[in-house]
Amino acid sequence: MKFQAIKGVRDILPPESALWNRVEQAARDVFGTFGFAEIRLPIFEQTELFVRSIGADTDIVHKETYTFQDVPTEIDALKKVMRVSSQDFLTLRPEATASVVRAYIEHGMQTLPSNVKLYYMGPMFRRERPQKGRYRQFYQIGAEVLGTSDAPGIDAEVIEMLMAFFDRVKLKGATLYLNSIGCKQCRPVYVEKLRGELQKVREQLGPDSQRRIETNPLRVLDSKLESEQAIIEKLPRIAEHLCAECRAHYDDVKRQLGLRGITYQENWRLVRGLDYYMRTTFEITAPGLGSQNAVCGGGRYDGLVELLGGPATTKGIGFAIGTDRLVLSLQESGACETPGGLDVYLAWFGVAAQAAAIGLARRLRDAGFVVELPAVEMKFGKSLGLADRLKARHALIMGEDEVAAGVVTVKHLADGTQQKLAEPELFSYLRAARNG
RNA sequence: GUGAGCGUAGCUCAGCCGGUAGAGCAUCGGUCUGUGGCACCGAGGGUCGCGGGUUCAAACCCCGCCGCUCACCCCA
Repeated sequence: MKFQAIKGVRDILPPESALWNRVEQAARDVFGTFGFAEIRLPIFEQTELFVRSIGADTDIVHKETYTFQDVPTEIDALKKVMRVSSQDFLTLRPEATASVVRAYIEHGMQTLPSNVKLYYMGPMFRRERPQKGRYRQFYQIGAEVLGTSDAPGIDAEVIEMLMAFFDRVKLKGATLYLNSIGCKQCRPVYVEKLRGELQKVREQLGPDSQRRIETNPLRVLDSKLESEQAIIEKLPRIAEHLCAECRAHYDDVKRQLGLRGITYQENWRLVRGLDYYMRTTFEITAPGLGSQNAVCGGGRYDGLVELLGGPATTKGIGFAIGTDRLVLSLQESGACETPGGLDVYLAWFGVAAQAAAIGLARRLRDAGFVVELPAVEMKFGKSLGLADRLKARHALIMGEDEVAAGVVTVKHLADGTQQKLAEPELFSYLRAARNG
């Protein structure tokens, strides 16, 4: 029996893991400067939370969640025969917005001053067929703003923060797409009009789009089928059907993006797949990702807090970055430098030198240097050979001669030069080398 | 769930028209007992994805299954 990782999940190995850490640290740094604080969330929730928020008819909830009964013992299994409540079902989170909103309500955060700004990062789970940039356990970095205000300035600042983050991690070729999909007053009117128009051209559409006429007409708009493109271009557009409030909100979001110098592309065909979105929606794509080229999706969800039992006056907006895809794009652009590696390899020879080397290694590590200390004695040539293959910058040589003289030999491995130094000089030499 | 392509050493792959498995890189050891990269020599490592069939004989041909990859659906 040979074990392997289950379908759609994977190990993130060094040196790639270093890039992940850099990306996540950049998010903490940038989001922090915008006044966001981290919320750490559970990885599973009551199934009902996701059904209510994301929508029972969406594919995500309908067939892509990992859902299981919370019955750890046989006694519980017997009980379930008599009573199965919806609370007995748990689901591995397919996204985190629902959890953030649940936590917001549960902890009464509406009493906190102003709007609450939170960010999170971690794994999500959807049981889909894996492909490039899509995994069953995938990672998201996201942020949410929850509170009584739905000012367009919030939308614009959230997007500004997002672009600042992508700038920080040096993502190349990011494109921001923007749209407004209206509110629960004006969107249904538009959807019905769209459905009516789609019925007229039904025969010209593929089977997937024909099915969507009933299930979700908006999704026809982002069909990738070449044969449908001309038809879709002639369909009615939501921008022409927004109510006055949504129209004004959308216009002001665009104005405020302009104030922040953010370039974007309006895309009337940009619709979000989750039920809770309304008004502002946006998506960011990046190159090098194959077919799944969105690294971030987000939007406004003003009704969600109320839907989940919170105050009706609470509004919300947020986004989620697909970390796997972001890292993939960074790798494809070749922008990821390999991490530093060893500062020193401490080659020791003889019992007395080992004792001295152990002490020196401790003091070097305390000073922040990356030190490799061989666990067993090796031949001279072997030891230096290992130093070379581990890509150490310096080899420190400690043998009988050095111990007797109270020095260490420092060898710069790139050019082969070496010198004998006492410990204080050694430290200043290494510090200078590290900063140079 | 649907479709296509691919499964041979840790990695990348060769293996012709069927004759019981190879290279490069990597790993370990040696040449080399106070000086690495180089070179040379050697070693370990394989149920040829799994199962069945055809055949005197299957990595190769046929069937089934499993896995991986990419795409569709959907989404980050």
